[in-house]
Amino acid sequence: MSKNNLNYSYMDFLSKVIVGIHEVSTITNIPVRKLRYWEEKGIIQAVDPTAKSRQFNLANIKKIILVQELLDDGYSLDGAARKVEDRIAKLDSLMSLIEI
DNA sequence: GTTCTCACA
DNA sequence: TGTGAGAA
Repeated sequence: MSKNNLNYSYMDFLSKVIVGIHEVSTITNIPVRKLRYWEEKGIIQAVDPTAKSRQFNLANIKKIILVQELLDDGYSLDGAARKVEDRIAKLDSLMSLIEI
């Protein structure tokens, strides 16, 4: 097992803290309508797609904030999404290697 | 309150 | 790429 307790808790935290779409919109300053559009495009995933209203976890909120910054810098939506996926994958990979 | 869908820029 | 609006 390469993950230590601290890193497991961090990933656990990111995936288990769930927030309603309206609160996500308020926090990120991104319209609900746009969040639903991104979900439709597969950039972000609702916790339970079959639920009556959408909820997102903190990992998704990180994505949302990063994607929006890249869009502001002129990236296409797909380009921004790829870059964010890449960064998160690399960071998570590094986190799993760190020994405290 | 939220979602869907269609139209539109 | 993102929004408006009506219906549900």
